[in-house]
Amino acid sequence: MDAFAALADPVRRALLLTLATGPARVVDLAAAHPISRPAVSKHLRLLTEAGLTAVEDRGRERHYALNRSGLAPVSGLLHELCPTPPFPETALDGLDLEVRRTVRARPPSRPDLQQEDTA
Amino acid sequence: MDAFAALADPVRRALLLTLATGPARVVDLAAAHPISRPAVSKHLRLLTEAGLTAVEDRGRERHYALNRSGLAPVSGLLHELCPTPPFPETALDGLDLEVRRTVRARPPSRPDLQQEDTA
DNA sequence: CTAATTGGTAACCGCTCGGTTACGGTTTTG
DNA sequence: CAAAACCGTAACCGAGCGGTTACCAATTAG
Repeated sequence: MDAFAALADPVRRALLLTLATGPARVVDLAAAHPISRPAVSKHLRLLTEAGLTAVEDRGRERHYALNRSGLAPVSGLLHELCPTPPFPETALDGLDLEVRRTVRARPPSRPDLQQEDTA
Repeated sequence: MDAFAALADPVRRALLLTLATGPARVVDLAAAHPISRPAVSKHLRLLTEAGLTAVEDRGRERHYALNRSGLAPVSGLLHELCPTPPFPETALDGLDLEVRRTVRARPPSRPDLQQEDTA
């Protein structure tokens, strides 16, 4: 199964979004989603076959992790279908870029990421 | 059917790539792909329902066109799964960019696109 | 008017998908 | 060693997909 077919299922997309926050075990993924453990196992097999996840065996546990490089075909299709976004990827050829840092109040550094360590 | 499920089928992806070069009729699309005309018609119905194509009736002909805005959910998922590419979209904040054009041999303008007019 | 072109729909069929339950295998725990 | 935890696989099933052929409506061409 390719990456496109793998992304067609909403459960698999949800699994990938969960894995985007870090690796997880099958049991944890099954607890976080409304399907049985064998169903999760089958989805993970397909996702791995599609190159979207990677596995690491740790004793009796099995850790699945998101493999972002598997999304390349999807990104590729998007670029084929939208060939003229802001710049065509080579718009900076023939330019010399000179970058100077300016001191400025930094926007508060994205506090909306991870760190729920208060729990 | 949503955009993800619509993109899961390779025939539909091929149809979209064809439509990326401009609108087309059902007959033309069926001639350009190895399936029957009713099959193309059904695919186009799904693609339109998914928001990936748009229709325009012109007498007895029906012109289908690519609707790039329907790809937004796909692009959105990619950004959710890859939250930190080269730059996080705000990496240029607080910088001053100074751009100077330099004269340089331009790479030969991508001759590997279309134009098979020799046939 | 008649014929041809264009395109949607209905009916049907084979196959795969996504889910479940049941079972076995391996590794850790007590 | 025995029990529990973790995980994969097999068998099964209902539903939907993707394809075909056959048919009909609408519009254009002669």
